[in-house]
Amino acid sequence: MPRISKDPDTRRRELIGEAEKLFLEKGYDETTISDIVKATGVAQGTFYYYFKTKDDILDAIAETYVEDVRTKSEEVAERKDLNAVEKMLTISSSFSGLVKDKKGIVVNLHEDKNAHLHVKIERKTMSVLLEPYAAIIRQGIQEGLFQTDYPEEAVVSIIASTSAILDTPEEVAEIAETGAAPEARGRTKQMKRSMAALFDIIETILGAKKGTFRAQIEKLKK
Amino acid sequence: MPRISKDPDTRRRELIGEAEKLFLEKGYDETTISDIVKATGVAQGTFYYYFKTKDDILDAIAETYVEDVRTKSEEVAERKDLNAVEKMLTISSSFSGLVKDKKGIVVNLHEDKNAHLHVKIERKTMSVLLEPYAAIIRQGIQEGLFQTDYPEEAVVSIIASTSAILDTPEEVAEIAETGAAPEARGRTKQMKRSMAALFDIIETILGAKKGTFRAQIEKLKK
Amino acid sequence: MPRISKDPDTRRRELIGEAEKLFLEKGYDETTISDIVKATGVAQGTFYYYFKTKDDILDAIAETYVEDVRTKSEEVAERKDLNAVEKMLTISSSFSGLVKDKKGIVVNLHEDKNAHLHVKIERKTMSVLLEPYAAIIRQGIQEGLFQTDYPEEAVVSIIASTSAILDTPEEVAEIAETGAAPEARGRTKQMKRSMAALFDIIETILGAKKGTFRAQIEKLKK
Amino acid sequence: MPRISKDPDTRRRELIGEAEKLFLEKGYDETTISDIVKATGVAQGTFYYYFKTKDDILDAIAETYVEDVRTKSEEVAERKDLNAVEKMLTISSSFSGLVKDKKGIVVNLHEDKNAHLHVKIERKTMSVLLEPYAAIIRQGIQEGLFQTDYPEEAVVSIIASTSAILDTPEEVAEIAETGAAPEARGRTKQMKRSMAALFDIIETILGAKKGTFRAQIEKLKK
DNA sequence: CATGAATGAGCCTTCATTCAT
DNA sequence: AATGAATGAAGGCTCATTCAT
Repeated sequence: MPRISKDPDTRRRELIGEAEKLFLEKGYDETTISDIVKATGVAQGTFYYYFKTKDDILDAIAETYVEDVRTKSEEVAERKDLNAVEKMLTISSSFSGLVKDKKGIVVNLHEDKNAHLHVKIERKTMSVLLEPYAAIIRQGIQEGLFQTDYPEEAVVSIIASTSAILDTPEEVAEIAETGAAPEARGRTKQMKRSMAALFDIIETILGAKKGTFRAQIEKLKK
Repeated sequence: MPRISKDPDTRRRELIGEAEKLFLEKGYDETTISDIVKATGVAQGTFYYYFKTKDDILDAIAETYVEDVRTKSEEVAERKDLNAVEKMLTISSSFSGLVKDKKGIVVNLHEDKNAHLHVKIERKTMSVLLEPYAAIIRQGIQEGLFQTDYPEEAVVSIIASTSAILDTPEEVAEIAETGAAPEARGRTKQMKRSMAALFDIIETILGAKKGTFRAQIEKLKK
Repeated sequence: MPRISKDPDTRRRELIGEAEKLFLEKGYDETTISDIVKATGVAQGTFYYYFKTKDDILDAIAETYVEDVRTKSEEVAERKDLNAVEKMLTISSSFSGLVKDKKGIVVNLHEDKNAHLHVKIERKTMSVLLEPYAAIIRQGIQEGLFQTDYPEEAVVSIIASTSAILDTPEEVAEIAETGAAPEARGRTKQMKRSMAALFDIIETILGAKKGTFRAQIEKLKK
Repeated sequence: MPRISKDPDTRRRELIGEAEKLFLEKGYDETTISDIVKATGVAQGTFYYYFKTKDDILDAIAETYVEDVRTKSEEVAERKDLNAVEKMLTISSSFSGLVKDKKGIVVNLHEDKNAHLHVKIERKTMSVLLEPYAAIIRQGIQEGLFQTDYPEEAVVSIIASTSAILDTPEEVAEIAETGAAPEARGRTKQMKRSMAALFDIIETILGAKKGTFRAQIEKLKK
């Protein structure tokens, strides 16, 4: 086989990219180093030139996710032209794009097989988002938009709630639907209801006026 | 080795019990079937007489957790002598006991090695708690204690927030602390702050009057 | 479970019957004792009341096949009203029925997975058929129909040839076809050609006049 | 253990060689991968670097047999200096050497334990021999030595008969002997009789003059 | 930087067989 | 005659990791 040398950084990224794809497709345990090197087109040993262990590359992947999140959220947090509500919406909209578009893979971190990656990302994300987000909330308080004594915990609560409400597996969703008003039933309606509920809860947690976020969203759409 | 026959149900429970201990101590991947059967004092093959695969027993364990949760929460939900706030506190206090005391193991489902078990339990728990909890919230609304348009989502949000705030890994806690008032620093103080924050957030989500839960807790202590 | 006692012979036959089915379907190695007892509806231990080992029941099955063969062939060999050619045809026609109808299963002893059973049956069959068949050939010689110095070996050769030519796996058949006259091509034609060839060869081995068997077959059809 | 890298082809052949020996000695089922790697002096994993499964190496072994057979028979078939009878004898003599001398092992493919290997080889061999052998027979027909309408089936019949007559298990041989002339009894005599019978049958099948083969053998011995 | 053959510990799993009831 | 829980040896196979080239 011809020996193809590449810029180390490129190689590294290639490996991370393939590994990420595989981990998401088949799960961490089910993916072998052999799978990764085959997909990347390098020899077995090459992997170990770039990563010390299999777990190492998982960390690296989580890192790339988190890096994106960090960059985007800090960027937004520092802007002077947005109020707190605008900042929060800007950040969250960039996230939903982030996770779904990642290499065209329909990421389902919530499947059992992705527990490993999921947990790792979730934790890192939380630690990265906490500071900029809390800063935004404090900004909101000063702007008179929010009202809470616990900005940090509010962040934790909001992120956890968002993740939990949006990623609710089907069966749970169905139970929730049972208790819902008849006019809100059905798959799409359920989604809408979830979003409405989520915004309501976020507003509540932040002590914001009802409809603050929704109103802002409408504005953004224009 | 002498052959000791037992009631299948007993044997099964023995295996589940030992497996649970080991999974929590060493993690799922690190625990071998051999570990489990040795701890239980049966032959290797006996395991496979009761469970089809290693994953099977994980499900069985998660099931037992969830069964406890279901039983306790439904029990409480049906009581006529408690108001909504009392019910919520009763349930949550029985949980903290449940998880921590489980066979004297300091459960740390949040360690990486327990990702598997963690995810499985979390999901099942959510689906089991949703209904009784939502019923309690509706009761609270009727009693004039709570106020929310989305009882189900409030449940999801509260459970997720509780889990996220209380189980915050150390590094995140430290960052949160940095932003905290100086008088709230330090390990124990941090804990107190977290609890205070959590109750505040829950009250907010439920639209309850500030201090509702704290007041109730003081009452219960007497 | 209710304990159902049965006539030992019946039970035994039930076990043999189910085992035979399973061995032919899935192969000897792939069939477990557990499969057999489940199919028969008895407990694991019951198997060992009737058979000492797994191999034991294989012998028992082969025995039943061979018993049928022996009975039929001896019966025919002793008849006074048939000449040698008629006897041979009568026996072989009863065989083709035997193997194919066995419990409605399309027996394919020639699949890899049946190597075990196949070999066992083939050997037993040969030893059982040798004597009566050789006797028939000697009768044929006296009747002036056949001519050979080696009746026993002729039997062996005929049985082996029959088995080989008729059970020729597809790929071999195709190659043979390539060399065949164009008018004999195609699946059905191939079969006809094979039969014609087989009879020709048998006649040759036995030193019979060309067409002896075919003529007899035509007669039997009436 | 010191790590010894070898040319993959060499390694592969080593493994095949040892596996073959062991399969023939102890049978397929009784031979473990562990046996094979120990005999070859490599690690357990190395086996799986070269073969996907245990069955895989069996195929590989059968392949080597058949390769030898193919090579030899095609070689002979193409020679211009031999007539059909000489070619057939040359091929068959090279076979008997082939099978028996294979690494000094007394091959007994006919033992139960070798059913697997036996069946696999037999089938492959048949498909490989059919063409060159049939060609030789056609040559014989043109040379006026043979006479048959079914050269392909004659090949099948001859190979099957040869295998069946020569490999006749003892008990069958004894029965055959009973019917034999008194002067042909005893182990060695039995062998001679079998050979004589076989040649007689082959000559018959091919429509050759009696003694054609025997005469040729005598010539070759000089 | 890269190769890829080699390692080897160890795992999950199977299943024929036993035996107390 | 029958049950079925229990046994335990053994085996195939995986795969992260290493290392000589």
